[in-house]
Amino acid sequence: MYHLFMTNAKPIQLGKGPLADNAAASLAPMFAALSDPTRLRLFDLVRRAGRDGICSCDVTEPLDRSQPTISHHLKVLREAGLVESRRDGTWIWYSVAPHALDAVSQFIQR
Amino acid sequence: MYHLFMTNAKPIQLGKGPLADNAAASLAPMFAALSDPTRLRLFDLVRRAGRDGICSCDVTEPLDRSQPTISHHLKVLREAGLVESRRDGTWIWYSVAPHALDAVSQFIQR
DNA sequence: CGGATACTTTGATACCTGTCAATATATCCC
DNA sequence: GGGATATATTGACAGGTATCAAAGTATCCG
Repeated sequence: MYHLFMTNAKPIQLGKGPLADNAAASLAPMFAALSDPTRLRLFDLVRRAGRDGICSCDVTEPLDRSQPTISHHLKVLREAGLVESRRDGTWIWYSVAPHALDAVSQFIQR
Repeated sequence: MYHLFMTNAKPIQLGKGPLADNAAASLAPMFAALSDPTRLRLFDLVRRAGRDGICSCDVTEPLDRSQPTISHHLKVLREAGLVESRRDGTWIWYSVAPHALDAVSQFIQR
């Protein structure tokens, strides 16, 4: 029995039967968060940054997107539960949320 | 070194460095194909059907969607390289494409 | 041929999304 | 307080999408 952690939501259980409606509704936003090329690369950069994380200003240049666009994508990743943020003065450090991809991984390898 | 197979495209190689632009562009449509709840459940049903596959008419009822909508979703899954189809008279059988999720899986577990 | 069945395509509608410029907010430091 | 820096939000725009009904295509069978 697996658990699916969503932001501000109870864990959804993935049983053995066909994928339930609510499980699909919880999983889909995670896939959606990774369904944009820019956001995929952004997530990859965050993941590479490890525990410390990375700050928004470090990625606008390599991803060739405006600051508001990066901010938007980080928000999508955060609301999907894939990354988390920590303020440090004027900077905000983003890092991969613990067990972020567990649910996705478990669905993939059913 | 991993390979990413796209429909009608050369395999893209996922190296060790930051996710390249073309790799992201190849991966994103796979995530996009799984980013809709109905399509996630549809893919799950196809996967459960195993080698023989499943026919479109078998899923309209459990997914509670019209037949054209199911047809549309199957097309999206097929064009993402996740499922393949085989005609048998008036029926068309859908099954999971071999190594369909390999690229996604490898990205997830980098 | 012609009816029946399975599926696809088209057209319409309502909604969502990636992007940027402009503006707003938050924090630090002097 | 006020300037500087980092990030977020707003507004606008072009394009994409999930859905259905209606119409079109393909295949079988008599």
